[in-house]
Amino acid sequence: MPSGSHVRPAREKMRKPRGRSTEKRQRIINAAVKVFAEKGFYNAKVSEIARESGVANGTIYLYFANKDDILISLFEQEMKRIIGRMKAEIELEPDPLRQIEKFALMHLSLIEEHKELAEVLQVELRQSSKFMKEYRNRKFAEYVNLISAIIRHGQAVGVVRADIMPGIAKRAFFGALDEMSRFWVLTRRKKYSIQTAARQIAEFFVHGIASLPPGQVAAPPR
Amino acid sequence: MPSGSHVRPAREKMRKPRGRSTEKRQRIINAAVKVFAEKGFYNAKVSEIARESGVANGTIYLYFANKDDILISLFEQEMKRIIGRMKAEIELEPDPLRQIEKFALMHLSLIEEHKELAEVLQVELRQSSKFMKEYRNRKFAEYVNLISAIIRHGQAVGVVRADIMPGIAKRAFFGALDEMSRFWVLTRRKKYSIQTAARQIAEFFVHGIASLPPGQVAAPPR
Amino acid sequence: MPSGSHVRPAREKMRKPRGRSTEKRQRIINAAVKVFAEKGFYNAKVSEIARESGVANGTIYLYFANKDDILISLFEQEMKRIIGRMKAEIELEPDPLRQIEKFALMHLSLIEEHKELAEVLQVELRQSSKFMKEYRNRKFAEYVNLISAIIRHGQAVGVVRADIMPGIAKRAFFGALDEMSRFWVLTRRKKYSIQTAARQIAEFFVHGIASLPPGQVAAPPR
Amino acid sequence: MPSGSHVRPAREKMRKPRGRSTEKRQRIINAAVKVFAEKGFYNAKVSEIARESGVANGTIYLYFANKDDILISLFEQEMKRIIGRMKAEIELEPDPLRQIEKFALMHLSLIEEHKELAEVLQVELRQSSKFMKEYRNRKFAEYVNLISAIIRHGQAVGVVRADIMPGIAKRAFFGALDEMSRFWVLTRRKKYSIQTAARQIAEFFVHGIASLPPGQVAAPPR
DNA sequence: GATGAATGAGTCTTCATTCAT
DNA sequence: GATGAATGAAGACTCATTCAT
Repeated sequence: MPSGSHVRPAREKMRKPRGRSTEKRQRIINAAVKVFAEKGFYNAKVSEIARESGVANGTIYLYFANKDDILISLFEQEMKRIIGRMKAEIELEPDPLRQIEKFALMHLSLIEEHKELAEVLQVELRQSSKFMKEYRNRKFAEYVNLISAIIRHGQAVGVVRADIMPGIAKRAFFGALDEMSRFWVLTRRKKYSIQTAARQIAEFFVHGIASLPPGQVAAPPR
Repeated sequence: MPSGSHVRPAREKMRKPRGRSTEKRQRIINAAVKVFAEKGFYNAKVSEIARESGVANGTIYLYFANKDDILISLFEQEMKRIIGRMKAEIELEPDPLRQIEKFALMHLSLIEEHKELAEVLQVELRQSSKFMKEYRNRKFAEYVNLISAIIRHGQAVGVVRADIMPGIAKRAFFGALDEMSRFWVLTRRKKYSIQTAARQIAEFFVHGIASLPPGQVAAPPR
Repeated sequence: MPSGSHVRPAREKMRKPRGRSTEKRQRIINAAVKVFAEKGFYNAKVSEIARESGVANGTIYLYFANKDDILISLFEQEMKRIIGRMKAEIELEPDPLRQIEKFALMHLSLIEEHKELAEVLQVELRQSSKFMKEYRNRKFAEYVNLISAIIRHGQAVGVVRADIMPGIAKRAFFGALDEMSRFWVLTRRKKYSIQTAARQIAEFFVHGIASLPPGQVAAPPR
Repeated sequence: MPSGSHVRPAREKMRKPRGRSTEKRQRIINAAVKVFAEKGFYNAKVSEIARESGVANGTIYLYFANKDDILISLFEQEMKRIIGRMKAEIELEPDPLRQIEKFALMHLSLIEEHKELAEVLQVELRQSSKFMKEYRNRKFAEYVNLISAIIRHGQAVGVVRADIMPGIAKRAFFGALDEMSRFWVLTRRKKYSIQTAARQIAEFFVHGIASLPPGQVAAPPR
């Protein structure tokens, strides 16, 4: 796991607080996002998160089992929120190919709106700890599978080519968006808007997987 | 991050060895790839790299200024090698759209052949040090720009749509491959070959950017 | 030097503890005096100071920025105390020539009473760091200037020859005492008491600078 | 002893070189004086002395048993030279009180002429290692005893008061000169010449110990 | 629940010294 | 004799975590 020690600290040790303490817990998570984004997980000090959230060092350990747990909890909570929003938005749109575009727009918008969180999700979670990697996979899978669900649905209704492998396509599409996000997070000046980027990426992809000739899909009457 | 400050570590301190020492330097780099891949940069101990490469702890510091420098040097050296190979391969193929496919195949093959190195390049270099991030960008840019060069060439000869923005397209394509690589590196059992993955991804992408109707390009007479 | 660079170590890093912690800080200083005296600054280990003061290694860094800072703080604090005592004692004695004798007696008595501290002040602070040297000068200056103040006063009231240069005389006198201290600290068996030494040195010096024939001053009716 | 290790390396290991190698040995000593003066003994690196003297690291160990031995040898050799010169000069002057003045002038002149050496002798040799301290004492004793010899001679011929204790007086005088030297070595701008300083110090001292009324001695017909 | 002073395990790096050439 | 690449012991310092208050 990330933190240097060799023994995974007992997770059960952590008391599960409730009530108004939830607010303090959130303050710590927010601070952690900020500090992790700025310094990176390994160079972030727990004491800095404490200072940033206005609590004492020890208090953090009332809400989280250890430093790793802060990252994991943060990830879990924010991903749940994101997945929820994404699902809701997508369901509003019946056309699978339009859903793809929606996904791209939403994804990049979320990045744009929550730069620090994006940076943490992008960068810090890609650490090598086997534990982290596997953990990330499970949670990310849920998110990325939103894409393959769309694709399968598209195949069912005939707008996506049957020979497309959803498992590959989902990764390709997510990867394209993800790389764009990274660029977006790390670069100051850009030559185009995030909407343009989202639309172009969606367009490539839709062209790439659609059953119909591209013209009919890629240039929607907008 | 690699090291706490934003200042480039004093590299001059390092004696520049030559002659047969190059072999020792390489042994250290190889060991570092292995150890970083297994433990992650932050959890890797210099002493472990030393043991793995069969030299004394101190010897490492005859070849590298510090732990960071091992990672940076490793990155620099291996990327140079990869970029070189990639360029050479691509030049053998005149057709831009075929070059795209070639790129995908090569990229994933390299990943497959050098799993540990791939893991380090994939995961460890994405850590947060501002320095690292920028550094990575500069070097990665060179690699990713191989893609935009192909696209521009494709536009020049008319096989790629003129409205495609190469800056976006290169990232989308690289991101797709990169995400697939990550999956490839981190997952044990896969349902398809890396060639299949490469071909599908290239196909999506080529479909997405090509001027011609997909059929003529996406199903090459193979 | 204390530590390699010429830059003052980041002192802000250190939390400023108060309350009962002052007692712990003092314990560390006392332990440091003992350990530095025994081993010398460079051969003293921080962990030994920690053991000697009954705190954990890390605790030392709650009170001092680094090893250097222990020495500096120790010096600063103890010199302040010594200068205060010396000033107070001297003011009780109106006659400048008697003040000289008093100074000698006090100086050597302090050495005798605080051998370990004396050794640290004598020996360890004379190490070569430019920083240390300059630092030492500033603080020592205050102490040595007590002597030149006496001399100037003596010149003003006519008991010290006007052609005496206080800047030279103060150093000569201090140097004489200092060398005697060194001898005192380093040697086991001595042939005379420290009072005898102090009186003889004061006598030489008073003879050397007094306006009056030596007999009247050097053999006070004691 | 100074260097960190705990075991005194066997001194016999060192081959005693002769012939033209003496010149190389001297080059190393000269370089050591320079480097020790600049960095201090503990912060001086053997490799730097090697570089400065234009030999390989290992070569130093053909001439000296270890780092300590460089300092000791340097000290021994230079002190021998100084003591020799001092003796010769003093013997030219028959009057003991004039010898005192001569000593002061010579001492400070030597300091002035060999600043770096003086700094090493002044500062670096005052380190706490018991070994060093004792060593220094033996060698310094010889030097400082030149002073007590003069005093005893002066007492024998009646120009120095019989109640003066040579053991105290020698230290007082040496200490006075030594402190002045330190000041001289460490300070950039001075308000008086080293000759003035030497003469004043000698004058104080001669006044202080002489049997005759000061006027006759302190103002020699010069 | 909250605090923050205290803890001490853990690791990078330095550099005197060696020894194969 | 001379070299300088290699060694590896040693120690200052950090910081996640604990626990007495």
